[in-house]
Amino acid sequence: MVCDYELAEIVCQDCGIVIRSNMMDQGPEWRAFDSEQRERRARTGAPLTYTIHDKGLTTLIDWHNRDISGKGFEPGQKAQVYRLRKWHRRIRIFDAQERNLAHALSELSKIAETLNIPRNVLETASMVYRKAIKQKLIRGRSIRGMAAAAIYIACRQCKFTRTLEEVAEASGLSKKEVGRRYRFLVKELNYFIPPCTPRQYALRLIAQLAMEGEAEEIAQRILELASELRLTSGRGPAGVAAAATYIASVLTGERKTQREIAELARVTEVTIRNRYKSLIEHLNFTVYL
DNA sequence: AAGACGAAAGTGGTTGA
DNA sequence: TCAACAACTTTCGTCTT
Repeated sequence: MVCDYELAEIVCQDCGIVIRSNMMDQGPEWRAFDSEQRERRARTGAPLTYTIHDKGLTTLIDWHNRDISGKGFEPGQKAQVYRLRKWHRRIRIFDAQERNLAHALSELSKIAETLNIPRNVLETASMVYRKAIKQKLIRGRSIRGMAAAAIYIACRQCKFTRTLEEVAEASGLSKKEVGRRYRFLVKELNYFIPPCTPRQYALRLIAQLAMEGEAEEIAQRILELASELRLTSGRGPAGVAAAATYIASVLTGERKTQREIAELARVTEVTIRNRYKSLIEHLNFTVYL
């Protein structure tokens, strides 16, 4: 029995049967490497009451250099009020960022929950978001959009297969919007995101279809050969993976319909057909029989 | 009757002038 | 900014199991 953290599944290594899927990572929630991190994490834990910030009781130190009776300040007081104002301003910015972060963390965990994303990926997403806040990339953009993008980045970095479409759906945003935010963040934060491989998609598909271990092997082999023959470049990885999975299902005898696979892979049957046509054209399947 | 096939037109995003 | 373009989708009629 093996625990696959990428797919969040427990799989029997002999027969490939999925014993438990969509499980949660039960590892420690937060890790803190120094006191500063511990402090920050402690403050951001637990149920977030981001809707209650200051309840409208914000204090303002206005810019008139006058006291309550309208008289001007003594020189010493003037300097003091200036300092007060300065610090007040700083604290307010800090507040705003904290509030944004709190809101964002709640969005992040909401999205993560509907996508069954394990803790470590969620943690990565939070780190991405913090970085974005620090670099002032959030201001003027929607928190939810940026949160969705952070989630997607984290998924890609952790090799946890979730499509852009799924992330968009879970966040209630359009694919286009999440994609735009995603590209923006990747560019601004100088991330390198390795492209998604058909292999990752295929692994997930086979797990979702609860197929035998043999099918997984065959699909992997097909994709290996396909990439050697350059049949994968320029093609959508999901389509290639779906085709390989379909072929594997036919070869192992536990046949799945194109529609079934197409639905899970989020491509059409036609795409599966087109891909697998070019696959069987170039590959010699006697190897497996 | 369901699944598979494939032609043809349509779609949305990228690229390059 | 616009048109060409490639990958993919939609639609639909036909063939196969």
